[in-house]
Amino acid sequence: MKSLHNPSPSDLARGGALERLFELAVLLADSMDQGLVERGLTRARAEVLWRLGRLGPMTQRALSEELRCTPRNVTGLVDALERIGLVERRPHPTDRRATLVILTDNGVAASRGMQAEYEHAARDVFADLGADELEEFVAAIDRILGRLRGVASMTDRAS
Amino acid sequence: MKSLHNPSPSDLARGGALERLFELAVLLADSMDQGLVERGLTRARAEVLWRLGRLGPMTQRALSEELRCTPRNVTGLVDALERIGLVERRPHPTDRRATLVILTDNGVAASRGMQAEYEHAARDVFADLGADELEEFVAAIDRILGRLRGVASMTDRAS
DNA sequence: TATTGTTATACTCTATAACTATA
DNA sequence: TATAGTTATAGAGTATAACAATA
Repeated sequence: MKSLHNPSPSDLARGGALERLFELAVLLADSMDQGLVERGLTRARAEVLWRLGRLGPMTQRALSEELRCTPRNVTGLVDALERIGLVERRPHPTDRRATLVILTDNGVAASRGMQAEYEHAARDVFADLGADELEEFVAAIDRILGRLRGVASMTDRAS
Repeated sequence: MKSLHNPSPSDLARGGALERLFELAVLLADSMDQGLVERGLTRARAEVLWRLGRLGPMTQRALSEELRCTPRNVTGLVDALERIGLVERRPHPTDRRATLVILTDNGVAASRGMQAEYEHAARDVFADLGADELEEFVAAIDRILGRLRGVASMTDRAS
């Protein structure tokens, strides 16, 4: 029920900080999911709309790289979004093997709605922080990100 | 491809901050998952071990409340952990309907290993932040958490 | 009657492998 | 030969509903 070694005060502070970071991640994810459910979307499907809205029409191959999932997985996600009328499949103009995925009018609307919600959420989440605090917060995150990306690139060379 | 309204500089800063927060969440989750896969665990199953290690033996009912999932879901997770020998089911001493889930010796070892990894990760993630920076970082997160918890409790009353 | 955990069923996300059509 | 996307199959997580044993 208790670690054998004696954690230093700074270890404790870091443990508490990591715990908070996880709780924050959970709360953010929950609040995002809630918005998605109301639109009849799942996280994975919303990701597809998000990329298409930001990057424009793409082949499924490109989507699978964007989403870091298998082509088979993309097939299923596009199937689902096509069924509810948010995307369409179009033949690729020059490569007859490939399929272009594009947003329908409804898909564009959904994508814009998500963008607006995102901006609203950003205002909301950081509403209690002043400009200085926000700046310091971002600086701290950037340092953490730099370190984590470094660690990832050392171990992820199995990709 | 571009929002219609003109976001203010602070909106931009907040959007960037939120984006970083998501990236951080993804990197943290990935790095945690990596450790789990090496132990033959999934996130959901590791959650079970984590709670049992922290809170001690529990009924499946209690687990389902801890994990915020259905009792049926707990059945599956406990089945899987029992199959690989990390937990055991024991009759509840006084309530013959209930089942106590306890860690086996291997389960205790796995749980301790996760705890150690967690502490190591915490040291690692915040290694580049000084004590002051860490303190400010935690203060900022706490304010965000306070706000998010408030929002959640306003809308989550459907639970 | 209410509660605990199960069986039955279903949906989503994800993956690998084999295959077709095309490059 | 290599690539794009599909079918086939499988496993994990999650959910609801119906049910048995017990409280």
